[in-house]
Amino acid sequence: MTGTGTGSRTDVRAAAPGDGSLLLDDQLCFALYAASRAVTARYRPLLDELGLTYPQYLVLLVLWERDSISVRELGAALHLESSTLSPLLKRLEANGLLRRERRADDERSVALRLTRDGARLRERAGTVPLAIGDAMGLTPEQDALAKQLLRLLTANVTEG
Amino acid sequence: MTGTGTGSRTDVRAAAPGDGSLLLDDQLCFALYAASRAVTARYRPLLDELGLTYPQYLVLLVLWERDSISVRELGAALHLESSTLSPLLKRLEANGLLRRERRADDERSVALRLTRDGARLRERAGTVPLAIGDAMGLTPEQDALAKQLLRLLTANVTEG
DNA sequence: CGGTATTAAGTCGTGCACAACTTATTAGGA
DNA sequence: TCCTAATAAGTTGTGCACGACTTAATACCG
Repeated sequence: MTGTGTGSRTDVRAAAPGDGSLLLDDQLCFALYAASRAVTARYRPLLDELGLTYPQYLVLLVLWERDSISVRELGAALHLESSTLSPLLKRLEANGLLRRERRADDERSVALRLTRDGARLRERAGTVPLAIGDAMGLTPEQDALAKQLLRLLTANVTEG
Repeated sequence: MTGTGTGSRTDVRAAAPGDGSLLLDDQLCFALYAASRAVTARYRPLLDELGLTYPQYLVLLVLWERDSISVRELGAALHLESSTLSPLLKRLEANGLLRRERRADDERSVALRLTRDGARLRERAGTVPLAIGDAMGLTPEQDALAKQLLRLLTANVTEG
């Protein structure tokens, strides 16, 4: 009786994606939610040294790539609403990392321009992805696979 | 000159996990952050009908599995602090889904017990995982793989 | 037993995140 | 042209999420 007897069939707690399980640990959504918060927590001490929060860091990643974009374009890149970005951008401006100026050709739009300090922060941030990548501890293949699956998931869930 | 000339080597925007790229779309952390919010957004209309937020739904998933646990145990299951859970649990109590009672044998601890309404909500919630699983659109293999990778990532990032 | 350390829960302040709404500006059609 | 739609950004209210701290109760050690 090594199999603990009855129920070896029902002992299957494997997580079929489409089954109706209400067990927390069967849910991909929870694995996702927990992982996202865990990664953000890992960033926190590093970003504290730069005086940034995690969403602020993401904003700067975008602006370091292409400066002088609008709030709308930034929101499209990060999948965030203006109601989230407006106060966040005000804080970044108050901290002297960027300026917000109405565009002359379209007064509805606000252009975001890095200040010298904002641009310079890029160098200090250079070590952050390495440190995080290290902490994540995934192989290049696992990392690529995870990104691929997450993008597929996001695309599927966003449409319809 | 079909290769757009110079730079065909540097055109490799592939995302090595440990490279120092500061490009937003190379970052696993952003894929994770975006996916987590996208999935939560997909849950929202379904949970609205149950009068729940997503974190509240997660709390109920735990309580439907094992009722009468403490705030501490709940926090361990969800990886959440008491400073997050206390107000959330108050709202669930105000909505009549659970009761909080100090344990007689240890007055520091608070036991969470589902009310009849809280227990009954489980039936109405039964269709939620199916609907979400469907919207996610992953094969069983992809789903299992994603969960596996996310759990590995969480474990790696949480330690040390 | 007494006193200190530990633990459990909760409060407070800050910063997202988003829905619903407002304001201002531009676009486009009758 | 006017005038209605659509668009961009921002405001407001609610609910997380977490660090730092507080309060109360239990554990443990000399």
